[in-house]
Amino acid sequence: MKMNEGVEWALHSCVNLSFIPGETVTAKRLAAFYNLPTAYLNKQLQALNRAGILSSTSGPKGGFQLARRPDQISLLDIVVAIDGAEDAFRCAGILKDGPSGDPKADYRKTCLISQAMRTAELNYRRELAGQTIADIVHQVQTTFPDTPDNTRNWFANLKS
Amino acid sequence: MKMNEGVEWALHSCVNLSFIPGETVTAKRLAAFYNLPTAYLNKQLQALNRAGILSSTSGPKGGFQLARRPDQISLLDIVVAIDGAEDAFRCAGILKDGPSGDPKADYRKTCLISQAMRTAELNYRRELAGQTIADIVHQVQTTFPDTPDNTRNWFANLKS
DNA sequence: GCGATTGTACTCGGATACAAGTTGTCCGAGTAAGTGTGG
DNA sequence: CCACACTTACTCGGACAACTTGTATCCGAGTACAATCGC
Repeated sequence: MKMNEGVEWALHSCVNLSFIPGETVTAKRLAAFYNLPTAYLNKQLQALNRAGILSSTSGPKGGFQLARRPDQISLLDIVVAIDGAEDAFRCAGILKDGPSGDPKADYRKTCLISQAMRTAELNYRRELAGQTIADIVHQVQTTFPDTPDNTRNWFANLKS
Repeated sequence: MKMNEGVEWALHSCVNLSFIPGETVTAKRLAAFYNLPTAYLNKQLQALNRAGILSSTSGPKGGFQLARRPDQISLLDIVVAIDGAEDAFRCAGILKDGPSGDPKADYRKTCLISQAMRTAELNYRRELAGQTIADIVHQVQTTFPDTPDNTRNWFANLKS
């Protein structure tokens, strides 16, 4: 069970974008910030765009920016946008093929093992849904007060 | 983010084995119960054996059986045995490659995003660690009282 | 001099290769029972 | 009749392919700016 690597990139990029509200930043610069492969990060940003988390504009002076307020973007939103909405534990319903299996039954609900795994995973998602990008930004501001200005300056200086 | 399919098989097989305490059951029969590919299920059972959850004996009259009491086997034990102990969200520490990155710092602890993802995942695992095979068996007995006897009979009849 | 137009450089976007991990399969090592043989 | 050794059949165990999925890359569609040409 491993999560797409792009999730981490997307999370960090969204936090960075929230430091520069209103401005559009190209995938190239976002990638340069962490020395990431530009084209691949671009792909993740496209996914965020499709999910309505970012808005993109083409051409010169184009780039990405947050499509909503940071407090309206949960960590789960980003995870789902990049990694998909499917559950990690996919109950294949093997009970169906068992000796007393009923093909019509929905074993995702009756199978007790499936239930246990599902509720655990649901809590996981609930916790991720409860935290927003704004929360992370707030924590960063209190823990590392210099970081917001530093990143702002970095992106501003690279503009040349 | 998807979990190995074998986890489901392993969970169900452990529950089935707990219905037949003291007896050894071959991978072939465990697989036949759900119409699963025998060799592949065998592979999963090997992993459970290495993890100390099952004990295996070779040769005729050989097979697998639970190595511990069902109340000493948590769902997390099985998940870890099959799917590995690595976290789903592996913080690659991309902050290291950032403009003010410190190669010596352990960003798995300082990075706030990593912390948020990690705590959510930790709760997930804690919940899985809190439930044991015995709990599942107990729930099955109260919800589907016939199931234990049915499966016992099935394995007994196939013995011929 | 001013405006429309064309050209250009830069961006995202999706289609396309490459690598890795999961899924599935096969044959060999080891073991316990059954069988035949000699005492 | 009993004990021993051998054969045999059956099991796990790890090594070996096939395939799906994640990773990485490239080139085309579209856009805004800038330079150029005409009036």
